[in-house]
Amino acid sequence: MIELPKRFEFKEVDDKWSRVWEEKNLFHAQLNPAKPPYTVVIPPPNVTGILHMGHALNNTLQDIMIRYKRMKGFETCWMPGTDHAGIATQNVVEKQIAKEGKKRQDLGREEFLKRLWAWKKEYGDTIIHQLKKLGSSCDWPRTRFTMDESYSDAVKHVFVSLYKKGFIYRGEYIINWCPRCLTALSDEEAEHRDIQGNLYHIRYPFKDNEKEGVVVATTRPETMLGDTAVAVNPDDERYRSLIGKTLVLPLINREIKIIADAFVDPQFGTGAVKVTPAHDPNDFEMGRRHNLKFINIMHPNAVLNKEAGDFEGSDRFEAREAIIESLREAKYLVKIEPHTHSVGHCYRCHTVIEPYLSKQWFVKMKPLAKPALEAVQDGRIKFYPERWTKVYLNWMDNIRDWCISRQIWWGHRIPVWYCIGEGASQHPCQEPIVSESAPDKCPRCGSTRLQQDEDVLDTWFSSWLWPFATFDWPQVRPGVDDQGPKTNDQRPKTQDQEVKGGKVSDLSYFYPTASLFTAPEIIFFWVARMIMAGFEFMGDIPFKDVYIHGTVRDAQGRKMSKSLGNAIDPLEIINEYGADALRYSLIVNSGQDLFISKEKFEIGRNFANKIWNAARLILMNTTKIEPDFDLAARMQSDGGLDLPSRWIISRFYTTLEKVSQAIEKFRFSEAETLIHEFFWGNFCDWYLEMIKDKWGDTTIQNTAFKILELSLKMIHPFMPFVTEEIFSYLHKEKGALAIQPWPVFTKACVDPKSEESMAVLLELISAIRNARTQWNVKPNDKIQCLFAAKSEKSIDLLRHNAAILKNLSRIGEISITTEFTVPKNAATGLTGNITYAIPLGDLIDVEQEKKRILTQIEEQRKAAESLSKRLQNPQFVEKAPGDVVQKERERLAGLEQKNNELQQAIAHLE
RNA sequence: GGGCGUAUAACUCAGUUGGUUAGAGUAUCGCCUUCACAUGGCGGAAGUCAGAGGUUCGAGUCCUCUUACGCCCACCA
Repeated sequence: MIELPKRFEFKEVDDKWSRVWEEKNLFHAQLNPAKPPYTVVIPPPNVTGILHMGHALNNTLQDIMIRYKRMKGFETCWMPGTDHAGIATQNVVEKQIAKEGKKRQDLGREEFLKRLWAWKKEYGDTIIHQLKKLGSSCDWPRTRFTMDESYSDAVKHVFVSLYKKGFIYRGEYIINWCPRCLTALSDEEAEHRDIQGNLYHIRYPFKDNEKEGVVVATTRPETMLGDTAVAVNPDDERYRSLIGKTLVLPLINREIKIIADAFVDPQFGTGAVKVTPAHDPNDFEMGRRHNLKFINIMHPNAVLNKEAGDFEGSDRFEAREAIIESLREAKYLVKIEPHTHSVGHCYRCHTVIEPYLSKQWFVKMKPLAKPALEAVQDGRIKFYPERWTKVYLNWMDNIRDWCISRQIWWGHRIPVWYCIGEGASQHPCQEPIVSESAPDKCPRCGSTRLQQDEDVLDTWFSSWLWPFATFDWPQVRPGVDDQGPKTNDQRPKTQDQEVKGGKVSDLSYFYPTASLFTAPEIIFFWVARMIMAGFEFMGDIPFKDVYIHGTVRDAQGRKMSKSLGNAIDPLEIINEYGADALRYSLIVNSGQDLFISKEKFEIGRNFANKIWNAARLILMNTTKIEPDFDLAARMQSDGGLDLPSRWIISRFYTTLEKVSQAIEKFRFSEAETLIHEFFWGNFCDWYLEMIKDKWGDTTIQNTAFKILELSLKMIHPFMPFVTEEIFSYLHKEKGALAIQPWPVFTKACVDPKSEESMAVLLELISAIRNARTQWNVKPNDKIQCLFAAKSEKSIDLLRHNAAILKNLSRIGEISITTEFTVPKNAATGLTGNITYAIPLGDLIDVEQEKKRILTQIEEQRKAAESLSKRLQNPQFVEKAPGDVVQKERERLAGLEQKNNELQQAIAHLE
């Protein structure tokens, strides 16, 4: 007998168990060749700030799977860690120092990076702390960061290796450039806003006919100074004959050709486009396709350079006015029409972004994509839900080269050096020196004056190595330092199996990982690239399953974000409702995108409290717990258990099996619904109610206790804290629930007959309860129950257990005599339908009751009519499967039976 | 513009290969606290499964179209 508090006090419990789990180091995976591994790598949260609801969802999903697999007997390794998130983190720190009135240039590279590392320390630690509060059972000693020294080695190694293979090259590229901040911006940093601008129509004259020409339309007329072609759609009848003709660029008098390119939309503007390869991303692509000249007309500060002729020295917007004026005077300006279009602005200073030509590093993606594409096509890697496969394949089919250089300071510095020694510009020293470690001198001219590339690598260029760089690749290389990566069945089975290098490495043991849990928006950025890296560097898939979860939104459907102010902080929920409540509520809502408001977390809080109180009831009433109480044995011995006990045991195992399957199929919300239905709807609402006055029976005690224990195991992956706490009261000696084995599905404990009979009985009880409130049945009134059951066996069971009804006085508050009427041909009876036929006692409202029954009769009649119609249809009988037809026949018979009963009832009322 | 998705009770959503009278939670409305839990119990009401066609003996489920909404990618010369 143990007394527990009335409510689940989650605050102390949450803290206690996250501490205990960590102290006991329960989640640290050992290299254990006797066990199959199950590995998950965390999508490393950005160290930009604290965790949001999306993280809470993402990590809860992973934790459910990991805890489940751990209990299932796998050697589970959930690799935690954080991502340096180059641009994003640099931005937050730049904002921070901006408050001190400084720019990063004021601090200098070294000092600025110190600030970033300080930031990383603070927020990285906070993130890990938050993960622990959430209950995440990560392998904490393995925690990694994408800029750890060994991880950086992996990044450099990869760069050099790809460069040597010819997969990395340096090329020209159009980037977003802020002429005020003098820095490149990523696409994400370019804020696009609709601007009321103008569309300027300008005539470019033919070389051989100054009077005629082609009219082009542009929003940025100043860029015309850099035009090197005019493009039209090859199928455009208006221009087809002009393709290949030469035009003269006004003001500059450069001769340019008319080219044909499918990119041009004949519907837009005049259908002819001026092509400025150095100042527009599309024109850049066209320029490449058609081998056009790239003429840069601006200085980095957007002041026109010498290519601009007379306009040299003026700012881009002044130049626009001046150029329009000149064109107008020279009669080349045809018209100006207002035009709204989207223009990128610098997210910091809101200056209009200039597309600017610059040198960047690229990865050739086509050769890397091939095996990654095939792996998904042939099912070696599966997406859940499956539809994301299409999204992935669609992108991989249209993959483009990856620009990996970034003009920022926070990140992995590009491992490339340039010789700036004497005469470097003249001789081949211009070739970059690509090396994992800093070279002492130029290998070509011997000069020691070398300079490292200023840029850093894209964040994803480190994240794409996450599944194996976290396991110390390339210090440990598969097949070189050990036996190499193994598929599950090839992995060494025993500890002392001889392998090359003397031992099995973590990398070989844990790689490939099992599943990846992530958000849809990074399928391209991250998932696809990890698959490519997996094949390129490990020769194998990085994971087998990819589970894509929904986006967390607020009640209005907006993405949760700090700037919108609609974000709900997971920690706030944990403090107010508990971590279990947060976890449960998030997952139960997680079918697709989640629409979250605070009240939704009450579901989880209430459920945790319900579990707590069920345990409280059981612990208050159990006195003689038999450690060897064996449910399966009891189920098999006849008469060992009463119907409700048989039923609840069977319900548990049925649910267990469904829950296991749901988890395996990544159907987490379904698993929670099943658990809720079983534990609350079956166990608490019925079983515990029924046995309330039978605690003296030790078999009942032990059954309730055992079902509670089993349920705790089943619920643990979803709600680890409350289950762990209760388990510690149940079994002091067994240790943490987190490492208990998952209940074994026992067929002997599944008893469909009992479930069937109980379903009938439950309806019967409901009917009696109903009768009590509706008809004011008095104690000792006699109620006759007419019902039909599927088989004689279940009828026997019912009759045998009819006594239960008498013991339900708490519910019915009446003493009940039951009379069962069994239909002559039981096989044609209807399972699970009960009708109370002869209520005795005073009716509250005869008319109302009559109406109710008449409505029922009408409904029944309609149903029976359509059913008999269907059964009379020869095509149905012929084509439908036999069991369907049989079922329908039984249904009809049941309906008729029920109809009779209702008729009787109404007759009785009159 | 390309790709993907969603539409089921007042709200949030289940509904797995087509086959009982379409389910749950919340909210609402009754009735109920000595007896684990009011973060609770019992019961009621609440649905033209977005609309229109089609396939089928049979459609919430499959196909086509329409409407509305959402996401991702590209683009706005």
